[in-house]
Amino acid sequence: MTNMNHRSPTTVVGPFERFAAAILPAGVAPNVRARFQSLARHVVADAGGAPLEHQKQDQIVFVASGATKLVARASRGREQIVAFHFAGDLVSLPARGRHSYSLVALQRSEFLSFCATDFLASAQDASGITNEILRRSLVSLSRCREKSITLGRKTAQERLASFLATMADRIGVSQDGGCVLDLPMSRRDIADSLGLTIETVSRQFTILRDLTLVETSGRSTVTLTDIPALEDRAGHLPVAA
Amino acid sequence: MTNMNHRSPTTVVGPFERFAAAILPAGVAPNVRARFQSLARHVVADAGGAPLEHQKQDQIVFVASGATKLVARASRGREQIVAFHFAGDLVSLPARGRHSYSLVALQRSEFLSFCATDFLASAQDASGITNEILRRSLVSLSRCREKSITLGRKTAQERLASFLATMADRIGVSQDGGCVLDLPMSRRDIADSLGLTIETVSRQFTILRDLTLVETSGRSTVTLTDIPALEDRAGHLPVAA
DNA sequence: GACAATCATTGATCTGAATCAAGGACGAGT
DNA sequence: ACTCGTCCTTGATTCAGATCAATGATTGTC
Repeated sequence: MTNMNHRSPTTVVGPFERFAAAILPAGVAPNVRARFQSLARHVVADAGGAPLEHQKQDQIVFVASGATKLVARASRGREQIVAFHFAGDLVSLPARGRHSYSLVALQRSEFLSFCATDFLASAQDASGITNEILRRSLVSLSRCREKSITLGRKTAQERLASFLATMADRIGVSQDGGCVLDLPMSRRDIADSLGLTIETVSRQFTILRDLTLVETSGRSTVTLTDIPALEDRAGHLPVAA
Repeated sequence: MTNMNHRSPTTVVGPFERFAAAILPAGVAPNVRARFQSLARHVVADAGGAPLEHQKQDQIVFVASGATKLVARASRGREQIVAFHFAGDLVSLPARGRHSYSLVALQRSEFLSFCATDFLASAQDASGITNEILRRSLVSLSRCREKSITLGRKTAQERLASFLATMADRIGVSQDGGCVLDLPMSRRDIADSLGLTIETVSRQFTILRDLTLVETSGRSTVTLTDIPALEDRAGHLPVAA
């Protein structure tokens, strides 16, 4: 259960330490910290691994490292990616209801999984933690609403432009005027997230490339050369008030 | 600001009392209760009224009575209804970002609106309130994810079936084997919620009627005669484990 | 450094829902 | 009960993106 002796140089700081730094308030009581540590289930998954299927109970999952997709399955094998999450994010993984959810690693990732009920009970008397979870949940809700708008009312091109603009915010690296993205997800993942097919995603990439709004190199590197123009194509509202 | 002297018999209990009963823990300190009361902005709107446009700050809105749609606007005047909310629900109304949101009454409704920052600050030291808000936010997130699946991967017929099944859960009244819905929203609202056009929604209603899964009478009353069959058409997973 | 396997791109065709265009039904107000 | 305005339904046509079908690029492996 303890996670101190990893071989990878990226894990000199243990997952729980990263969790504590991100979520627990600075001066949290040692016994509270210990309680969370005892509740945490440490899970490691390689790319494509689905370590966290829908459980019987709601889970709260901290992404200590890596990147993941939250996948929902409807009938007839259709998949919809509901959200992407990256290192430092907290994911609410619901128990199976009308659809079935699983958290799938896009690359080698480490997770800390908590039973939601236990987690919230422990958070209750540790002032500030519930607030932080709520704050993050509202961010997730906000992102999910943006996704609903995208899926409900946007064209294929607007969807891809939205996706790239959003990813630029979340994992983009500024580089001489542009923004470089190293996307951990495949075209299929992008398609499953945008409610499109891989072919359509590919065609829209071609169009954006022809418009010189993006450049691609290899499968995963995308450079956004003109983010304002991209936002415009995304059907977003102009920044002005 | 006070709301004790209403003429309507449905408002003998004031909106704040309903808010307190729904959200505040039973034994909440009087000064905390008073603090929330002073933060609350009481708003009444008739059908179609949009009393709560996106503000400069995030709002938390309690629906004391009535029914509402949370509408997002993208460019070119397209509208997507992000969620419906009914009496007793709590809605998070984000400040304008990439899209602009407003809460629109579907029928005469009463709201209590709070600035999110103030609200959460006041909730922080009143144990239990933040937890309740979080619990409700996670329900909203879960609903929004279900909507994403619907919008991303379902056919028109599955969307309408999903919508009706969901509404049955939320506002349906059981009646000799079936379930009666008195829908406060128009076909246009349903279309804007499902990412379809009114014509398509109407055609799908006709198909479900022909299959004798639903009956309609007037514009707003819908009777669901076979919910399991409807769930099946909705592309939902079978209930079995 | 060639190979294989997967992933991405491009093209041709098809289709579900949008759009365009009338009618018909409900319900509020007189 | 009648009327008007709005909302809903139905039909004909169009179109964006899905599907079907190949070809080309990338990356991990031996």
